[in-house]
This record gives sequence, C-alpha cells and structure tokens, in this order.
Amino acid sequence: MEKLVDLISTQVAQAFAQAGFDANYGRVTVSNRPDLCEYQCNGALAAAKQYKKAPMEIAEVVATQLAESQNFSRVEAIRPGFLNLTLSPLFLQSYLQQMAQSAHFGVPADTQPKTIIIDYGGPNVAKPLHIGHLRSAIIGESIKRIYRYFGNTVIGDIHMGDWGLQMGLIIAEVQERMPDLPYFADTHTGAYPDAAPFTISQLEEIYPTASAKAKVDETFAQKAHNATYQLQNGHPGYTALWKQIMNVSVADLKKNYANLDVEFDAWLGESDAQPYIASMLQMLQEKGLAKQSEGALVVDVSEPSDTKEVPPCILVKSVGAALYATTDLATLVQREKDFHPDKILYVVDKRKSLHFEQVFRVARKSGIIRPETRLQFLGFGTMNGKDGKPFKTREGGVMRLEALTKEITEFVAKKIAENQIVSQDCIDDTARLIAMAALKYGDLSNQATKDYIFDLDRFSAFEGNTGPYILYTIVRIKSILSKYDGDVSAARLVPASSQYEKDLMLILSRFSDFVQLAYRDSAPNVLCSYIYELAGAANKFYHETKILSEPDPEKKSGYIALIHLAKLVLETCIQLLGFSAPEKM
RNA sequence: GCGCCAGUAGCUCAGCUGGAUAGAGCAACUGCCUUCUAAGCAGUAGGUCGGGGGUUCGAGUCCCUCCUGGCGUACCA
Repeated sequence: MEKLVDLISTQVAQAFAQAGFDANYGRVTVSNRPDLCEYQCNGALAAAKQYKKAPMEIAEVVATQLAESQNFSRVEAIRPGFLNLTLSPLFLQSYLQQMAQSAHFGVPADTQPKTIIIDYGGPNVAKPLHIGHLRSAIIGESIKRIYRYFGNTVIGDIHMGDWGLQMGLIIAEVQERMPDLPYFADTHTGAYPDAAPFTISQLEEIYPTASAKAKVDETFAQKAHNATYQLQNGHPGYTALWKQIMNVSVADLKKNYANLDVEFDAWLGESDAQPYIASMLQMLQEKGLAKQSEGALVVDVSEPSDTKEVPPCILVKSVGAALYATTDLATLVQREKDFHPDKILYVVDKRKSLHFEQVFRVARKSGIIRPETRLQFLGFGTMNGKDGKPFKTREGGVMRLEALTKEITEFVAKKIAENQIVSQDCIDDTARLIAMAALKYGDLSNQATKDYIFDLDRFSAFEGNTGPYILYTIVRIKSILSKYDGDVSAARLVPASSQYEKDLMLILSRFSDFVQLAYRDSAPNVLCSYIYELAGAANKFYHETKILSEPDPEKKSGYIALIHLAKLVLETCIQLLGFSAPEKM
C-alpha cells in the first residue's frame, strides 16, 4: 500500500506538470506548521529560480489545479510560496479503512528479502551481565524484530566471549581450590563427572578473584596462560571442565535473557570459530596478505583514501597467540559457510569501531566475505551516570543487570499496589511488563550511537515520554473496548468530525512512513518517537471525546474502530521494540 | 599529533536529509478527578541552536575556522 504522503505527492506533481512546471517540484511533506495545514509542498519556492517567476505566482497556479480535488478540503498558496494542504476527512477515512484491512497495515515487505545475521549480546561466560550488556541486547533485539517485519530471514547470534585467557584463569583458580578433581589428574581415564563442581554464583566469584590474582601473582598468571594454551590445544581434562563452565554459564545466561524477552537463534561464541583459524591463517598467507611484522603476523589494511592512520590488523601475536581480530575473522568464515548471509550487522560498543573496520577490510581483501555481502557496524554509545562518566553503582562497582531490573520492578510493584487497579495475583507479572517497558523504551528512545545518561530516578518517574506512558495508553484503550456493548471487529471508521479525532487519524496514517524509516536506518528510536506522538494523540482524543456514551451509534462505532486501530498499531510497535502491555495497570 | 563523535531551555533529549514562529519530557508555576484508569489532559514561563566567518531568496541543518568535552589510535577483549 502506498504511503499517504506519496499519494498526495503524485497528485501535486501532476498539478505542477499540468501547470507547465517540472513534476519533481511536487514533493509533499508533512507540515511543520500543523496550525496552518496538514501537508505542505515547498516546490514553488525551489521552482522560482528555474522559471524566473515569483514563487507565489507558481504556488497559486498549482493551487488552482488542485482546487477541484476531492482529496483536499483546503488548498492554499501562502506568503512566500508555500502550498498548504488540508486533507478531506473522507479521503483520510478511506485511506485508514484500507490500512486497517491490509496485512501489516499496508506496510510492504522488502522486495528483496535477505538473510541477515545480527551479532548482539556479547556476554562473557562466567561473568554476570551488567548494564553494559543491556544496550546491545535491547537494541539488537529490536532491530532483529524490525528486520523480520519486512520479511527478512534474521539470525540473532549471541556471540559469547567463551574463549581465551579468561577461561584459563578460571581453570587455574578452580585447580587451586579443588586440586583433587579428575579434570586435573593426568592419569584420569574414561568419562568425567556429569555434574559441575560449582554453581553459577560461585563461578561469578571465581573469575574476578582469579583475574585480580593474576595481576599481582606472577606464578598464577603463568599457570592461567598455560591452562589457556592447553585448553586451546585439546587437553581432555580442561576441555571437560570448560564444558562444565559453559553448561552452568549458558543456563544462567538463557534465564537472564529470557527475563529481558531477548531471544537468540544461535548460541555461538568465540570457541566455535577456533576450528577455522588455522586454515584461514594459511589462506591469508598463501594469498600474500598476511605478513610478518615486528614479530607478529599482520595484514596491512591501510588504503590510499584513508584520512587517518589505520594500523595493520594483527592476527597472531609475536608470542604465538591469536587475538580478538583473528577470532572475529574466523567467525566470518564460519558464518559464510553456515549461513551464506547477505548482511551481517554488529551491534557492539562504538569504541570497537576501528577494530571492526580492520576486520571488515581483511574480510573483503581476502574474499572471506563475498563482495556483495554487506558488513555493517552499529556502534552504540556508553551508558553514563548523571556525572557523565560510565555508569557505576553507589559503591563504585558495575551494576548487575539483575539488580537493576529488580530495583525497577519493585518500584513499579509498589505503585501498582497503591493504585489498586490490578488484582493481587497479577501484580508481579504486570510489574515486570511495566519495568521492561520503562527499561527498554528508556534505552531505545535515544539514538543508538549516542552516549546516554542513565538516571534511575528518571526511569522511576514514569511520566511523560516513557515506556509506561505508552503502556498506559494501550491499557486505557483496552479498558474502553472491553466496556463497549457492540462487536469491536464490526466497528467501521467514519470521517473525522473533530480535530482531535482527525489528528489521531493523521498520525495513524503515517505508521508506514515511520516503520520504513526505522527499517532503513536500523533505528528503533524512530519508532519510539512515533508511538509517543501516537499515544499522545490517542490520549487527547479519548480525553476530549465521550466514546461509550456517544448517542449516535454510527459515530460511536467509528470511535471504537479508531481507538481499536490505534491499539493495534501501538501494540505492533511495542512488539517491534521488544516489550508488551498488560491488561490493566 | 592524527582521526571519529558530540555541544540546542536549569536537566535529559527531538529536530524526518535547506523552508514559515527551533520542539518534547522532567523540574517550576496555574487549572481539571460524583462521567470510559489523574502513570492522564489543558495552560504559563524558560533559547544570541558552543564562538566567528561563508554558501543562498532562506542555515540548528551544507562548507571553512576556532573553542570545549568524550572516545579511538600495532600485539587487551
């Protein structure tokens, strides 16, 4: 279904052509002066120069061409040369009617659906999730849903940090604490125990302890490095222990991400790329791309057009170990082999931008990735505290995700209990939904690439431009619909008779514009600003309009159909953002 | 040093690819709950869009320059 603004543009373009001007000047935009009109065309101003005519004169001629149109209730040429358009209520109503009856509200699927991998999440095994992981999860999840809405096949890959020195540190620490475990006995034969020798909370304590110890204890650090090396070279006991670490940790991660309503299709990690490293390095050397430099194996990725110095991509350290870039490249080899993707999107901290630039260049030069495959880096900004520095708890540590969600959920639960609208046994579930909305909307409404100030008090306010406000709007609509004595699905829209009603219809008609923009730019914040506007229009409408007590049945049915459509569109949007609304709140 | 990003109301942010009077939300102040949920609605006040040049009929938006802040810049991830 064509966008409303495009329909009008076509019409105005024709009017320009009929008046003897270039049709390209007929592009219409949403009015930036809603007090004057609903849509506007600035083409006459631009055309003035080419035709050496006064802009006002051009605007007037075009306006005359459009005067007879049934689509507009008013067409005016104003001052310097603006063309101001006001839609006829009937035209708007019939457009919305069509939208309401179309799949996806008339939003067309992508004409060339793609296979897209989104790399987001990026938690480290054996380390608790903290608020730094929140952004990747929330943004990645929303983009995944938006991509799918347009018919793409999307694979969300959590891409865990499950390899490297951190694993060696844990193994070494476990060995010091429990040296008698079979994993450490060279003489051990046969199977290893089924049960893990630690719980997740023990594991989460073991890693930071080991990490701190390695910094001061040279001998321990050496042990950890050695364990890492042995693990990477197939030591059976360490491998078995590593699997236990993974089991315990992944189970915990699954639980935590499920709480956030974040789902991954592939639970892959750095370890899964290891089998591809050796052959990849060989290929890079055979192609003459990887060379020795200062003792390390590197690929020169600088290009003549660079305005900055791009350092070479280091694949193997002078001491022989592989690096982050090596793993990421091997992961690309694996993804190409397993998924043959058209696009790979990385939702990662923006500070890693240079790293990915290097990796992408190596992947391109070496043919690891096909030339037509799009590699995109979506770097998100840092979550800062009110002081503008990276967010820390009052104690100065990193804030755990669980602690954060708990704090917000409890606050919400208290408020719900006070309001006494939600029944006792629904309080917990409702509080969780509202807390998620607060958290996710708070994050997504900011532009992903920007740093943003994380202010717990602001999240707890729940007034104005917040997730709970959106939910509140949906809940109010649900409440009205549930009290309607007729059949909601049989209700039919009628042409708007009030300005509030028309405003709501106008913003509803723009749904397609905003989802498509959000899709094009991988920008959930566009959807946020849309639903904030939509929710505002809905609130104003039902505040000013007595719906259930409307005596005229046709009018009443029209109101019901309108708020029903608003509800459906709002629900679609929050689904794309990754949260959902309760029945009552 | 070089590069990238940011600087808009007291605070947090929009500004749809150059258009009319720069918009929201918090915070402040004023109204509206015996009528569909006041997590709401209506309103007041608050600005040299970091500074200075330029391009044009027209600049928060494009170009140049300077100032301030953040981040990144060969063997951490």
